[in-house]
Amino acid sequence: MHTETDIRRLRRFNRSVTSALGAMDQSFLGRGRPLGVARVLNAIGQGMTEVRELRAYLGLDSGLMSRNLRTLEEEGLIATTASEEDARQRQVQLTEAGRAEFNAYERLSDQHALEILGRSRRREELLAALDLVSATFCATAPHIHRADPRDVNIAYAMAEYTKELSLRFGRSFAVSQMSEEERLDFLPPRGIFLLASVDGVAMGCGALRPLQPGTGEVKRVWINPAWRGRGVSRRLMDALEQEARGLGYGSLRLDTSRHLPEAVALYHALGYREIDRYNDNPDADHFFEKLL
Amino acid sequence: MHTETDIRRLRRFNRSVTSALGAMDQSFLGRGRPLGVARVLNAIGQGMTEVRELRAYLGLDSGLMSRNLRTLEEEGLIATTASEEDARQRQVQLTEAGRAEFNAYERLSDQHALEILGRSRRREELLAALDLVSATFCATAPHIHRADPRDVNIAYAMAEYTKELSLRFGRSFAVSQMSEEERLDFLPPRGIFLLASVDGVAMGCGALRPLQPGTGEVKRVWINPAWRGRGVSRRLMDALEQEARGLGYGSLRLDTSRHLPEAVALYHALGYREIDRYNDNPDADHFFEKLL
DNA sequence: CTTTTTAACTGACTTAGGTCAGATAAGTAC
DNA sequence: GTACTTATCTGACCTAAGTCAGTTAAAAAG
Repeated sequence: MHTETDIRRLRRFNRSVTSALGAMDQSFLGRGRPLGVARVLNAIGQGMTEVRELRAYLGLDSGLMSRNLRTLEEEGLIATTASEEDARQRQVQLTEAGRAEFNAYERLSDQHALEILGRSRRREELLAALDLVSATFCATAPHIHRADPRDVNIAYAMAEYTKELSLRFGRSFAVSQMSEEERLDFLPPRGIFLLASVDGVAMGCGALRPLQPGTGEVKRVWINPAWRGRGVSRRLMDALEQEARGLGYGSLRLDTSRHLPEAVALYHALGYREIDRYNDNPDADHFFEKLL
Repeated sequence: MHTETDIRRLRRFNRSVTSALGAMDQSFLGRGRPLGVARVLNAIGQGMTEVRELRAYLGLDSGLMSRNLRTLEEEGLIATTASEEDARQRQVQLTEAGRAEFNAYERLSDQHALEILGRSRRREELLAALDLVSATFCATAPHIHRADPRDVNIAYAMAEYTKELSLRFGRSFAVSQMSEEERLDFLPPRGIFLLASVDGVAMGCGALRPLQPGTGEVKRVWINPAWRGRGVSRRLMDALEQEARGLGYGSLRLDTSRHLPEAVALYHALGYREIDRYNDNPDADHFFEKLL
């Protein structure tokens, strides 16, 4: 092995990224507010409302937290109120001015991010690399939640999904626009579309639609390559089965392909049993069923 | 396109990496020295000797720089002397104690890096991703320099090289141990081994060895995938040709394969002309020559 | 030799960021 | 109701980091 070289590669990464992202933090200073205060404003903008939650997230001393909140309050960016259940705890909200200020910070960050992306001539590759590094460093598990089939995050996931199918099958798959009828198939009470996301970015999805009375079909299961091997697909499938029961399905079917061996292995591992072909999908050559 | 999502992917990367690498900077605090002073010590340990050079690199005010140097001097970690050419300028060196302290910091960083690497179950992929991100963020061009064929950096480059050949040819190539005679072929006055490196990590290499009287052969040209498309191979080949002239060669030959189309294109672009097979390498199917 | 420029240094000052010991007020246990 | 606990706040204090004006001594220009 070349452990010594590997260490140097990681440390070089550290150096280059620290200086590049340091510039990103500098942009926070562009609005004449100290970093600490800006970070608090940002956390509130993310949707955190309780002071204790903010303190835990930012790792701040209660005194310092208090002072930062006072600063923002004096600037008219936030408003604090006592919690209804426990009047000792305080709730924080952005005022209108605070929302505007938060949005200004968001635009600064987006602009900086866009500039970095523009610097790369190999954007797809770079993004995949960023995802893999994020996934390695990220401790929190992805959050699985329902979404409307027309959500932009689903559009993104589907684009990645078809990109991967094209790669695996060695021929081009098109991203099909979803018709209104199809969309209804993926919404309760007929079906469901689930997203797995981390920090608001979709890194996996899976859907359910009606096949026959009492039987649902699992469709569009995809996990971002960077996140594979962490049990996300298993959690996603569990969630889909849970939803299927809630929708009144007694069994689930699905088709897949020998070009997706991990999928075939996954369904076997999850207790799906191979059955005969149940549709005329020319790309499918494995068919599964599971009784719920 | 999914620019919005792409921005969120980069920003998520930023967040996860900042917290992970923040811990790395924390480890600098483990030796009870403020970050600023530790950074100065580190820069000196890297080999910087002139105060102005240090200031430019660290972006410090001259007053602050001076104070940090005084702190390190009082701790007995560095010694300053007036420059011989210009007594206003000062030169800085580590004392023995300073060297020991610097090494202690290096060990801390290495340890932290190793811990991060150990966290990943897909180390090869992770390292490739780290390289690509570094390459995107890094502004400085790689440094091309001579190296002994037995240098560990060359061993690493050769391992990556054969790994890539195996991938491209679809069969396994072995990393061959270099014999003493082979090694001499790659050292002046018979040949040369060049490394292209960034921050001390090899990201490309190329070599020259004698073929016939007056004719040298170009061998082992490899560029880390993360760095391709930035003109490194062109610079490397230029450097090799320069060296070849210095060694008295009038022409260069090389062989390559249709499995390495970028290489074939590169040699065409650099003015090499296709010739008949000049050796019995079963893996080669393209043969080139250039008169210097 | 005098004047100007330059590299590094020194002292005075500012700000960000953080710690810590109470104070205050609301909730909980008895 | 009293005693204890908890969440937040306030004031006093500290350190790291950086700015700035001016000093010192060497080098360069005249």
